[in-house]
Amino acid sequence: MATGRPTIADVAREAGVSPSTASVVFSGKAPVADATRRRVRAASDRLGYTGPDPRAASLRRGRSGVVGVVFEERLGAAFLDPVKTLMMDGLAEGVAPLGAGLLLLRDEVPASTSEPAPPAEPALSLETALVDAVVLVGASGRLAASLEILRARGIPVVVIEGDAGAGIPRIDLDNLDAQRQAAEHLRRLGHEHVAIVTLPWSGRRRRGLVAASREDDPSIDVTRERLRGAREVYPDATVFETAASLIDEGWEAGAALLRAVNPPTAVIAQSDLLAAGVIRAAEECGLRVPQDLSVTGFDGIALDGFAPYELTTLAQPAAAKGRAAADAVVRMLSGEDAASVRFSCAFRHGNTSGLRPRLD
Amino acid sequence: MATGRPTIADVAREAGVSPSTASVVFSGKAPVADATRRRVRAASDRLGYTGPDPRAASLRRGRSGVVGVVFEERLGAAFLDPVKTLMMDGLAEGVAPLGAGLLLLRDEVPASTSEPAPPAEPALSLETALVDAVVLVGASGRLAASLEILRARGIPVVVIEGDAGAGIPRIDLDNLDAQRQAAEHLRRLGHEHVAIVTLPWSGRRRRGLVAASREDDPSIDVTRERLRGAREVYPDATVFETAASLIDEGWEAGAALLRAVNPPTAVIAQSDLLAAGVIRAAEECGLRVPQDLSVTGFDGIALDGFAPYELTTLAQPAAAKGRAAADAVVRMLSGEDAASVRFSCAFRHGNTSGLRPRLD
DNA sequence: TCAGTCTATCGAATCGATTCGATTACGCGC
DNA sequence: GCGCGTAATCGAATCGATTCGATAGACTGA
Repeated sequence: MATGRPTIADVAREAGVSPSTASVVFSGKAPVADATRRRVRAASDRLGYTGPDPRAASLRRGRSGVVGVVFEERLGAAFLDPVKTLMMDGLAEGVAPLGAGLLLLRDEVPASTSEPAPPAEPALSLETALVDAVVLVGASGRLAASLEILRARGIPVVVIEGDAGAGIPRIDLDNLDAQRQAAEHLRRLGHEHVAIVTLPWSGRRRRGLVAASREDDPSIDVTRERLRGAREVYPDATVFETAASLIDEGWEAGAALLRAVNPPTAVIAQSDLLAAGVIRAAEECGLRVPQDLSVTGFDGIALDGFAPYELTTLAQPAAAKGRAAADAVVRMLSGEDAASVRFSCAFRHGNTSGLRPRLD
Repeated sequence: MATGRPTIADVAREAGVSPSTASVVFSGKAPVADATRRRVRAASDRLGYTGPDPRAASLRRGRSGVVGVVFEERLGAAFLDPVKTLMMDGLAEGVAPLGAGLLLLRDEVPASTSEPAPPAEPALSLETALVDAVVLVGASGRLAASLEILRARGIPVVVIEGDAGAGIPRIDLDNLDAQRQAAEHLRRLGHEHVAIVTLPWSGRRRRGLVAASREDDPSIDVTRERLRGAREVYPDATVFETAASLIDEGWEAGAALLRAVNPPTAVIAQSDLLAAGVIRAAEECGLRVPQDLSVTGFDGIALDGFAPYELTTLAQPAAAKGRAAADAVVRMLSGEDAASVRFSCAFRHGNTSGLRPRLD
């Protein structure tokens, strides 16, 4: 063939063997005589053959060695979250034995009617992506639609932090119990007036106090469960919703809560980043932590640049979650069915929570 | 066919058209009569056909719609770096018009001889990954080897922050000039005794003062260029090497430098995170920034939780770098050749640098 | 009305490797 | 010397879609 790269057939011809034998030399799926192996190797060197074309191989094999990871946010936003980052790490490690790579996908909202024809190229999405399995992360709004697409395509799915319905393995945390533990910890320390700083309630992110009259629950699972856990101990706590898990958001929340007429003596933050922000805000108000204000976080991440504080928090096994998801994927791909896994958070008593300050 | 999912041939038969016509209905590459389109659509609905199998399509097309992104570190470590995160964002956006996804790859060190046979499955690596193009990020040690593999496979490559040799588009910054600007800024403010806190010098990360006698240059490009830029103004500055771009690392460096017998009046940090750490260390030593100590950073990222400081820094267009890499990929895939791009950093005067304190 | 466009559709070749059942060759025991 | 088991190799079918040149109608204008 005049054009293009050599194919395995070229190599086979050059080596004087059949294509099947040449193929076997590369895949190692059957015994090959040493001499033959060497002949094929030599031929492929001579021709500059760099191994089987993954496209063709994956067509024939029916496997591509790629696991899709779907985020509901912009990729950049997803990686701002240390928990997700750790989880990705676990995921990457977990799929390694499978020889798979991770394909980052964003859960696009389908093109609106205003734009009829997408670009020239068909967009790579859940519908078309070349993946053996998919992990949905922090799924919420579009979850159902995504699942439907994947179910139709017959692609195995694992969901992290979200309810996917029966038959789909999910990996999550004992969010409610864990958060209740933190609240009970504060109650034991004597705190009565406690505020809760929550993660976003829904995709439509906003910031501010949640009116006591508001009866609806957060539509994001994590937020809802942690809120419930805290409310089991402090049903009447003031609740402040943030727009993202960021130190700055925690700062805003802290500033608002601590400047109120009757500031809380303790704050339950739904993430470590939020807690860090609350603590910074407290410092700026002249409050000492934990003497004047107790703060609990959630996640147990390594907070860069936060010494000497060590958050009282709930350490979640973020990397293990990723690993578990990967394991589930591996199992599903080998035909077994995978069970859901619920991880527990470990309560960690740091130096940001203490006895309720004496009332003056 | 008794088994498996329906193919486009099944759909065509069901609709009473030829496979080619059915294919065209899905790809839209040729005009199709409305009635025919509807017939095919109906047939595929009836059969539960979910669109062309990406494996087969990519074999025939010779394109997979996947762009590989190679990091030299663990994935988790890579995403700890806000600059890389932003860059990924730009990259993701930039390849979108191409309809491509990003496949995360780690630049593995080849298996040592100790472990002869990898797992049953062949590992997905640069050698075998199904990608149309690859972006190498922050490449260093294994760069040459990776390039060789990709060159042999005939896969287009773009390198971000690293020298790939002739013919390979690279995306980088005017690191040297930019860092010199910061140094000149400090010189104008009257600073004479300045310390430099650098990023890691090589893959083998260590932390500590760099002996004045040490003559070798950092092997990591970014570190080397920024160091040179600073030294053009302050050839004799004390140099402290860190093990990673982290606030805590900056803190270590700051603590060491500021407790020395003759502490500097200004610190040039090679990243914003390092600068933030230095500032925290200064605070703990009872120094005010910028009255007692000036600190400059590099990157211009939004430092979460760092108010009220605004770093004096060099803002680099991180997302634009990613976009540029993506554009280069797009161009190369359409046969044109892509030029290298060098971005400029914008000097930003924040509130962390000021006049040299009066000597007492 | 007929040559001369367009359009929509069809057939058949092709992308490159894998796989499995069949075949050859060889060594060995009886 | 014959049959048989084993190991290595071969052939041919297959994976599922895409593409390009050919063709059959339908339509236009002279």
